[in-house]
Amino acid sequence: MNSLGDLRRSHYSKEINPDMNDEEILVMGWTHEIRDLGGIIFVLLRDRDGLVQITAPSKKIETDLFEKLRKIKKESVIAVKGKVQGSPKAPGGVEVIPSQLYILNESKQPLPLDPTEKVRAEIDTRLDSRFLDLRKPSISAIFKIKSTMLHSVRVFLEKNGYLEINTPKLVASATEGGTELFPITYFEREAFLGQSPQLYKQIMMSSGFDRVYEIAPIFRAEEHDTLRHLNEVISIDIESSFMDQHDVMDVLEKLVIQTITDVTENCETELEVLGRDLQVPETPFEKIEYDDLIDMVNSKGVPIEHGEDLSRAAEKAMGEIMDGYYFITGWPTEIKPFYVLHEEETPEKSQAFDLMYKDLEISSGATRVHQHDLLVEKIKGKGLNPESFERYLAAFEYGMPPHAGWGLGAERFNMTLTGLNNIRETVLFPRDRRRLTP
RNA sequence: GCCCUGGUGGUGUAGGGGCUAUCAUGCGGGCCUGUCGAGCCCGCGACUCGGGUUCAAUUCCCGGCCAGGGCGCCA
Repeated sequence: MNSLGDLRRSHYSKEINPDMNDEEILVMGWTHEIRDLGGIIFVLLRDRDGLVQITAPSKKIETDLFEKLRKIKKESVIAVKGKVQGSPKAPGGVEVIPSQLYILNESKQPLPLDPTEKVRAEIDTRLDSRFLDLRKPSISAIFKIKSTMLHSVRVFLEKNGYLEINTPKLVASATEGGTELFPITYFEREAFLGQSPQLYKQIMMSSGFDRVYEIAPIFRAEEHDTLRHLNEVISIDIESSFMDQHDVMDVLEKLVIQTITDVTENCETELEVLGRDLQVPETPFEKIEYDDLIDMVNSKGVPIEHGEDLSRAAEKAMGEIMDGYYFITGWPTEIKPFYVLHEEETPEKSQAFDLMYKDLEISSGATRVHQHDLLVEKIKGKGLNPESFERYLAAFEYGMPPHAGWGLGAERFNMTLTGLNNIRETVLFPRDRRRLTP
């Protein structure tokens, strides 16, 4: 069939129930499985929300239709018109007796992987044929949860006075330091893909927007090859004026709780498909001082010295000690970026924090430096050139309020909700060291 | 980038210096009126690439590419 014509879906699979007995309906979707028993054919039609059984007893339907049904290829797109029949023998207690079958698009055979999941496929195979992989209920569940998660985050932040903003991903400068950037050609100049909206959301504080958030991709050109890193991820970023680290930690904690609550309430089926028993954690989240963390990690037999960032071994040691979400506070100023404010009394200690889930860092944030001269000094202290930050620094010379903020990795947050251990699972089309397609 | 392991039908696997290369799933055909991982019968389909050793390499050795795991890198 080249065109849909008048055909329109009347119901999704999950909307069909035994109370609709004898009702004429039209379902659309993919042929998940066909079981041809000779005198009766069962076709499992799958749509976004699940499966519905099309039952065709030879005696009850026309021969042409019967023959057409037995020849459908798996994963073809079909529309079926028929009558609902409640039946205790049918899965879900309900089935459809077909009167019309429309093959909207036939699928090639054999399939590059098995959407019924009788034979598992490796992630590499799955990502190559991601469109098919995503037809599996256990895979689409991840993205339904991600959708709910992002919606929940937006609703929460809007309710708390945050305005959604968009900042450029094409940036001029590679001078923020730290991570490697992807260079690109910008007409006659070199430019880069943004590693973080950090400097822009701070400029917005000087603009008087008070509270802003952005949910957008960030790019990191690191050659990392782990289950927790990708080269393109979605960052959930906030920045808040007239707040310090404690205030924004509180926002973050409430956001995490609200999101988990929403996911447990709205994604029951998806969590079940994933075998995930998600519980709303108790609050407040434990706060561990960096100084104490050093002792905790050392006590596990993992060497770490004061002033060091956490090695993977150190993170794992913490993962063994801690269960669920917790903050790490009081990081050494030395290992934090220039825009992080230090404690007044003890300048070697910063007002920066990380939010961890077991052994996984999911967010980091801080009270920011809001005084121009101090910021210049800090930039110099990191061996960077203040001249490259001219436009950023200008925002600090004409009334920059004290402010704080954080960035939360959307995929890593999703991993904590779904219980997945490979970040690739949480991105539709992941970008890693080797993969640039599809 | 480093270390370890691996690459066998479309998919997931077993195996292994010479024999028709194992199994499951799938695909094609046939039988079957209640399947729900349907069942039964017949058939189809594979040793990552390059070089080396050898009478003989899918198997052993070296290298490439790719993958899995671990680490590093990741303001």
